[in-house]
Amino acid sequence: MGIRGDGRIDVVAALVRSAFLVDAVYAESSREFGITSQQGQLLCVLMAQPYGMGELGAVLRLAKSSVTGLVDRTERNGLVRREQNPEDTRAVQVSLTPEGRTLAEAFYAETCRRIDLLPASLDAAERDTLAELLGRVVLANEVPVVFLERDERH
Amino acid sequence: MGIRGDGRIDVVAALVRSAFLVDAVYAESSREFGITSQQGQLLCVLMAQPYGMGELGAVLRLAKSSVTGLVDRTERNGLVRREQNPEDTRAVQVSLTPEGRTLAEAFYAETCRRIDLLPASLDAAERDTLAELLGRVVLANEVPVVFLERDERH
DNA sequence: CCGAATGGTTCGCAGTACGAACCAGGCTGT
DNA sequence: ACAGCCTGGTTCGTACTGCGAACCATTCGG
Repeated sequence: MGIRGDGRIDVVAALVRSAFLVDAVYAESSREFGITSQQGQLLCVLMAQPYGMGELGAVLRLAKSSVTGLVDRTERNGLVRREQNPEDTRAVQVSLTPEGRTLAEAFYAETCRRIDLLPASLDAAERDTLAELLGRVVLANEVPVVFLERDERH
Repeated sequence: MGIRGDGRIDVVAALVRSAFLVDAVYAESSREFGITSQQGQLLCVLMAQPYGMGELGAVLRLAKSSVTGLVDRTERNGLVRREQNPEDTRAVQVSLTPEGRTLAEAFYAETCRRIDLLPASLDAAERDTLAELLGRVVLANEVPVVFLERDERH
């Protein structure tokens, strides 16, 4: 842990600030697609597969009443749909509508493009190293699949 | 850019997921201190120095009416104070109250402690590498000082 | 000294997030 | 069979967030 005397940023501040950066990109990208960050996040999660309300709460780390509201608003925008789960009458499956999938793909692609610009000052090897180290961090901390890798879609 | 076929996470997804992780830590830490993430962020920014409302908007990337509201609520909680700027009657300087500083120090310390735990699976050299690479990313993207380094306080 | 720019506030609105209370459908033990 | 529990979701009330438009006062430039 400890204080670094070498004039370089410490790992904690670097993590917090890069998170701030990513959030800003996410927010700006969402805005340009006419949705909120949260709705954008929901669309990205649903790109992989449909989820029940409870599962969505676990993935997005939201209380269940929050999920109800988010899905309500996104459904009202025509991007998402609640379907009956035939196995369990009370349960619901939330999935993308066709328009939702189209928007999700576009939003995801554009957001990826912009996030990818952030480490533009690193060379290929450094980017690989960053990806590997950060990848291990998120793996060790069991981050839910809130954002797909490029080969995880569909 | 391109798809990675080697089974490891790509840099974009790693950045987004680590941001999600940091946000979650920030939110949980704030909650335990009885404040919101945004108010926690405000306190952390003000730990370094007082700011005018406009400056706060630039640092936090908020519209000015949003800053007014945030400072209102935080002031109502007794953590922050508006002071007249003697040089310019219309301008205002927002600074921490004594209680605000106490809370900010504690919140900052605890949040640092938790963020620091995130890369626990990396060894010292790897953490240094991660800090250096991420540090260059945030530097190149001109992130405002939303979170101090350990030796930047006061 | 007038007009423009600057620094902030107010207002109205939509969205976010939570907990508590609630409800219906499923599950279990007897 | 059915009483009681658990689970999956919704509703409701509340506080906070974030924005743009309109506004107001002060300062600055010509």
